Amino acid sequence: MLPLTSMTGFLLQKSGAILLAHAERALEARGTRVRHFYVLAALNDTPDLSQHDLSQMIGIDAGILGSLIDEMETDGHVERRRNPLDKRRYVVNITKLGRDVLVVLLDDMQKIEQEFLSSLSDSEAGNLRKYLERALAGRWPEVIECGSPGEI
Amino acid sequence: MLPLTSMTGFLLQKSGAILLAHAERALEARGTRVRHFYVLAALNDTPDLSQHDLSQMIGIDAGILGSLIDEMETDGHVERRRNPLDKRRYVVNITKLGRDVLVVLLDDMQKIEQEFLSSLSDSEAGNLRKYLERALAGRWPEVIECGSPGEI
DNA sequence: TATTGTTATACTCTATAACTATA
DNA sequence: TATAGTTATAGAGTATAACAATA
Repeated sequence: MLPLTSMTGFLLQKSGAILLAHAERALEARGTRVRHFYVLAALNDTPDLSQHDLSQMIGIDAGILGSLIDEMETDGHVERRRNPLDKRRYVVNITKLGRDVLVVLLDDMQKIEQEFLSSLSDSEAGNLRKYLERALAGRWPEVIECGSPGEI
Repeated sequence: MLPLTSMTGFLLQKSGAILLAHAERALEARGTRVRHFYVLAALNDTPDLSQHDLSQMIGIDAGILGSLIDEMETDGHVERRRNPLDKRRYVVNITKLGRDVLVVLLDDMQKIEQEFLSSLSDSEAGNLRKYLERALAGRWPEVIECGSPGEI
């Protein structure tokens, strides 16, 4: 029997947990957490997200995301207004200041990632990314209904 | 900039979390959790572990592991006695019944893993495992001092 | 003085459900 | 009736520190 420490599932889970712990430790020095980075990066990729779609995209509970966005709005990193086409929804966007912060956090995150993968060649790291993308396809991120009434 | 959902770190963290969630859901039907599987698998690979070394090997807090081992000893899946060479330490081992349980849980876990990786070929899944092993080398599991007084 | 293991406590996190407003 | 978002709360999970026994 393959030892536990060679089972792909165990390796995947521990890799993810260790990488996250490294990232949290690095971002702690900036007074932020990985979830702030996820929000900024998602909003930078996809404008005009509702909180609901954002919470599904990055996998954070809608309740937690609510207070997170409150905080980030106070800091001026994101802005939100009501969606005129569906007044239940917000339209959340990253601000100029948020983009500046994102540049710094992205640099931190990429350094952490590169350090973690430093024993792999560039092509191997590329393969790893492709494998994970394929394994996750259809499972993540949860489908955002782009034709939903939330679209502006 | 690479979208968040294509960053290897994000993919790794989400893959690990999703796979763990799948596994927890599958094992829930048997009244166990992934941590029980980890303990049984580690003890099956490595006899005569102390609780301290075991907690480092599978990455569970020593306090949590204590009550976990209590429970598993009551169920007859593990047994422990004091290490005669260092009476502070336990010597924990898997029992015959524990091995029977492990066979069942391992089958569950492998099915979950195969399903999760079903979009990869066998050689790709093998590559993925090798990449993760290399990325984790030296980071996990934490070194067990095999020459320590805990050895029998 | 340091380490193993146990226990208790406090803190964090998450999940749930209730609620308002809107569709 | 269903959905977006907010809020409060309970439960689970985790980390910490104190302690006893042993080295």
